[in-house]
Amino acid sequence: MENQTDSQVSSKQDVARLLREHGILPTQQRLMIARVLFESRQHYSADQVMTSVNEGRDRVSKATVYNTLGLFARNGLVREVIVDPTRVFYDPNTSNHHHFYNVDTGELIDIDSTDLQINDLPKLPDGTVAEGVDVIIRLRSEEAVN
Amino acid sequence: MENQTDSQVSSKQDVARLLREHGILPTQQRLMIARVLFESRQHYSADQVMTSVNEGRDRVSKATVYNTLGLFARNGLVREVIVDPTRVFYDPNTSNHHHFYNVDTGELIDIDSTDLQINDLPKLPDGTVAEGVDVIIRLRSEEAVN
DNA sequence: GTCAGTGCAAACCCTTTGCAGAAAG
DNA sequence: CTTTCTGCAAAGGGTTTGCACTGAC
Repeated sequence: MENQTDSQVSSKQDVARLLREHGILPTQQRLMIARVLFESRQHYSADQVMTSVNEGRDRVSKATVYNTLGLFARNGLVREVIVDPTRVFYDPNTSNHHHFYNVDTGELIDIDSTDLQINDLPKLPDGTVAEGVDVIIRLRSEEAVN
Repeated sequence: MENQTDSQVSSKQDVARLLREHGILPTQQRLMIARVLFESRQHYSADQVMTSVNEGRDRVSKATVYNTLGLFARNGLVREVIVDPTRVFYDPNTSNHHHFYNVDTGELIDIDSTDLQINDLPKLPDGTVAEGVDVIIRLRSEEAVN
């Protein structure tokens, strides 16, 4: 342990602390999954997380990947992005922001909150409270337009 | 035929014309499905369409419901609304508008385009064109908040 | 030692597909 | 008559679950 680079150690510790701050016990598998998400800060489907995590020698099972991503989402560590009926994406960025979704490539890209803001929400239906606002701008690749 | 009420006849004819205008051959099953959508103008999941259509005596198979909804969506007759990873909703309203989605009840409610407008889109990624903008305001029922 | 987490395989559920029979023009 | 559509059942694919084993504290 003492011989690892500082950045590695600090990164692992940061992620462990992050999990604890969200009331999640940092097990080995959860750390591996969290590191994939938080070190690249990209959007991942469960399947992509599974692949990335299992590139190294330590493996995590499919059930654990799904259960862990669900747990992270419930505890506000990541945000679920629903843009495609065939799979859920997980976004390590939980701040207010929106998304481009390229329907040709399946690529999901952040829109900075300063670039697109919803100023005032319309009046909500009675007896309801807003939980979040998702804006998805669906894109096609130019060459792929029929 | 001559003995039906005018409203019935005109409604059936309207729906048939609507299908033809979108390049869709109006078969019996397609008409039944289209009437469910366009006479109530609500949002339906495929399963809800299936149930509504099959309340009468004439039945439509599950495969046909799915194939038909997909066909309607491809031909711009209805709009697919992706708000829930477990099912797709179909919206007979294809004009510019957005949605409230009550995550507790699964209810999907239109937001009139005058009540929420996205004025200027952020700069799109290079080589892409915008295909559509979806805004979803996720709601919880007040009493259901934990 | 106790309780929570993990892995495997099977179950689930929505959706799609292959193919034979039926309907539309 | 030819082509397209429909229905059934089976397959597909992402996700969840049941349960015995493992690991955390």
